[in-house]
Amino acid sequence: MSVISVNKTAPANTVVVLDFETTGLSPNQGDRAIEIGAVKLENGVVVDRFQGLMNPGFRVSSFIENYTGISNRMLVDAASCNVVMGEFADFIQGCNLVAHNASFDKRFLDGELELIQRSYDGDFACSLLVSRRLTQEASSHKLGDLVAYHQIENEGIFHRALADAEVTASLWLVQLEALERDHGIINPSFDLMMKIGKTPKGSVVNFLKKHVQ
DNA sequence: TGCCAGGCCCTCTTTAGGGCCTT
Repeated sequence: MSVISVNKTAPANTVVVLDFETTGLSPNQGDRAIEIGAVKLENGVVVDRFQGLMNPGFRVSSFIENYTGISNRMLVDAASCNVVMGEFADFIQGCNLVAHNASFDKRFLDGELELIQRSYDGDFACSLLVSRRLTQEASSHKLGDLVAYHQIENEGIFHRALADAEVTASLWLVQLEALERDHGIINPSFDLMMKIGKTPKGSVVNFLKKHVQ
């Protein structure tokens, strides 16, 4: 296991940007997490990271090996999902959460934590939903395409949990900056970002005008 | 045997269908 960090108590304004690599698309169909990566942001600054491979208890498909670069050999000696997710549950306590297409990561987070009878107390926001509203001119809202669109610095690694969490965190900060620069909303709150993600695309401009300070 | 994710969003919609996005 290569868990980088398990941090202390987080301030209330701390956000954890996370990404799962998994054996497939649906925990309801028996899929499990095989890697979790996360970046902890405090006032827009990375203050901590978490990364861990985890053994799902069965062999992953060749598609997943090729897609993620995570091989069955790499997972043989990894800690179990229960151990890694227990430490990750400690890592996210007191934090709000962000992911790209959060409904996917939330399903796996909820599923894995339920198996070890753990929970979390933050809300979950989605950088994909925010992107569809703030960057409507973008032809694609895939994470890799948005990294290119916004010219976000990256190391050319995709479909690994920590690398994807890092660029998602950068995307999140780009979106916060865009609200300040383009819409005059100073220091946008996490709650506002969640509301933007739920606002109908056609009315998001009027919604933002109401929040100009 | 046949099926096989699920939420969001758009449109030729709402008693539906299909594309996008995540692995």
